[in-house]
Amino acid sequence: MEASEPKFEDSAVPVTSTIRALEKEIAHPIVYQLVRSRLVPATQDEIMVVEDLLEDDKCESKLVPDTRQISESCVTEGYPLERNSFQVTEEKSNVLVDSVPDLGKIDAPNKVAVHGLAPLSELSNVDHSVRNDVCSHSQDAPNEDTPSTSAAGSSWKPDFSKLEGKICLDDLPVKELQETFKATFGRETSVKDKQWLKRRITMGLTNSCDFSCTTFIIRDNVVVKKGEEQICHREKSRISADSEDGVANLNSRGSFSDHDNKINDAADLSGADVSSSALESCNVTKDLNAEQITAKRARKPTKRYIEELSEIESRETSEKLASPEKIPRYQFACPETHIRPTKNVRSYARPLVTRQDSLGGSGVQIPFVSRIRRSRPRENFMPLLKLQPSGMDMATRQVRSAFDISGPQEDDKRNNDLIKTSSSTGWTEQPRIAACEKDEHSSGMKIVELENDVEVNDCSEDNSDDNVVTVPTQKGGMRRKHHRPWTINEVVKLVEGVARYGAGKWSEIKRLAFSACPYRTSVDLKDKWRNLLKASFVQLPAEKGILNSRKQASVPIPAPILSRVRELADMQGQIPPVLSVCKSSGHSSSDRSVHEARSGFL
DNA sequence: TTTAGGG
DNA sequence: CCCTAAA
Repeated sequence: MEASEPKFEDSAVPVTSTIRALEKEIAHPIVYQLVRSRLVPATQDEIMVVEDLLEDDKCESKLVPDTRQISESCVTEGYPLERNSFQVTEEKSNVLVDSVPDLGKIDAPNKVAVHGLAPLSELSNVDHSVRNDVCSHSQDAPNEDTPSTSAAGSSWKPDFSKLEGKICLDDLPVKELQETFKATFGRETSVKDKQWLKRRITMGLTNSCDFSCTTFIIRDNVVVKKGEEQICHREKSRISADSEDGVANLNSRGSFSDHDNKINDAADLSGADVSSSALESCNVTKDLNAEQITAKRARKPTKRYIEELSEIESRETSEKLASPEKIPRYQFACPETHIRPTKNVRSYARPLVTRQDSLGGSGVQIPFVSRIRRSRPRENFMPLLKLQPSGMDMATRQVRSAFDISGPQEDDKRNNDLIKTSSSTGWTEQPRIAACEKDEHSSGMKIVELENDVEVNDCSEDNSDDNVVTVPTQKGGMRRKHHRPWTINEVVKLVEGVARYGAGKWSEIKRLAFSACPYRTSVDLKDKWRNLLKASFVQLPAEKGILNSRKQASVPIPAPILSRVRELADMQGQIPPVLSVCKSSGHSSSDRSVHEARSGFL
């Protein structure tokens, strides 16, 4: 034990400049005091720094398996810590060491425990008065934990009233855990993972000054009351007195902030929020992967993971914001949680809009993730149409479309026109296809007319979707972020390509017909064909209604094309199983007539 | 690398 | 669209 103490000094973890700055800024020794600060999306670099930090620290933690040492070291320094009261078991130590202690140790020598990481660089935004307040409080009256609340007005407090008696986190159902989570962090969580919840709660409590004021201790995921000691009267009384309202209120707050905005303003963030959030951001990676493997830290799926989570969150958020106009922001109307309005509701909460993410509903601050719209921003057709005329007026274009079959670059635009503005130019393409088809039917020949197009036309889509087509992936690969809607033109090219080179020769088709379309890989072609095939056979029976039918959300593929697709499929023996089964159910070799008859039946 | 097929 | 097995 004693020997380990020097370690803190010796093995001082590589501290980032930001941390140094922090230390400098916060001269007062505070241990595990909650620092309110503003969280801002961290840059990738910052994240990396943190990760490395943790990583390094991790190694160190092995040298200091028992977190008690931290406390002791601190005590030795002459700063009694509330945390001393913690009876941390070896198992628990994992958790602790895994998270807060990492930071705690870093700062231990200075008796400054930082809860947040993200805020590091932004600490300048911390309300100094508040901080000082905090310091003084913690020095003479550690129990008095009213750091942020006062000034900020955000007065969330852990509702430990819920911890009366003992609680065995292991036994609690998810639901209960979520409740506990709520009580602990003052906000809702939608996380279902028990491990995660338990861990989070444990950490939350363990690191909470408030909790330390209580007589509870945590042992093996069990919160137990330990003897009678003086409690944080103020807190206790306040909470117990207005426990319910408090919770409700808090919930509303939590939900609010989680959904609408991850409060930008520091003043609105309760210390707990910050701490947990910060912690979260630190442990995000670890928590997820290896819940059990606490010892081993999987330093992985950060970006991707975060990204995915963000998406989920994003979804949730957007859902909740479904009717933003209807629900004034300041009404803590949360669809999913029945929050009864209370007198405590702060009506002055400002409607803040930030892009701060919350992780898994726990209100975690997510480093940074470019949240690009999944769905395309509505194409650029319109602007394109709007702009085009300048160079070539509609009339001209129409004429061209109509007559110049192989209009070099116009094909796509024509198609777009056709799609978007079902007006003027609309008919141009249709007839062509139809004609083509007819031609084919009668002569049994393949496309002749469109041949040029297929070869010549390029995918002038480029300009319609230059929008970050691909995004780097962890795996190093590039994955297409947005779906690139297939234009009629492309479909036609694909169909023609299949007709000419045969289905399966995606590579060929790609090279010959889609050389101008860098996106559209052979796989894409294949996929598209697969879809076309499906669509064609699905819609074939009702082919008539396709064109006439009500407009579909997604640009419907002209019946003629589907028709053709089916035909090609038929010719190339690509008849969908379902149909082929029925078709061939009768005879092994059914002739044309039979086939037609049967298909007609179907 | 290209295909084919599942997710 | 992504991923991957198989060719």
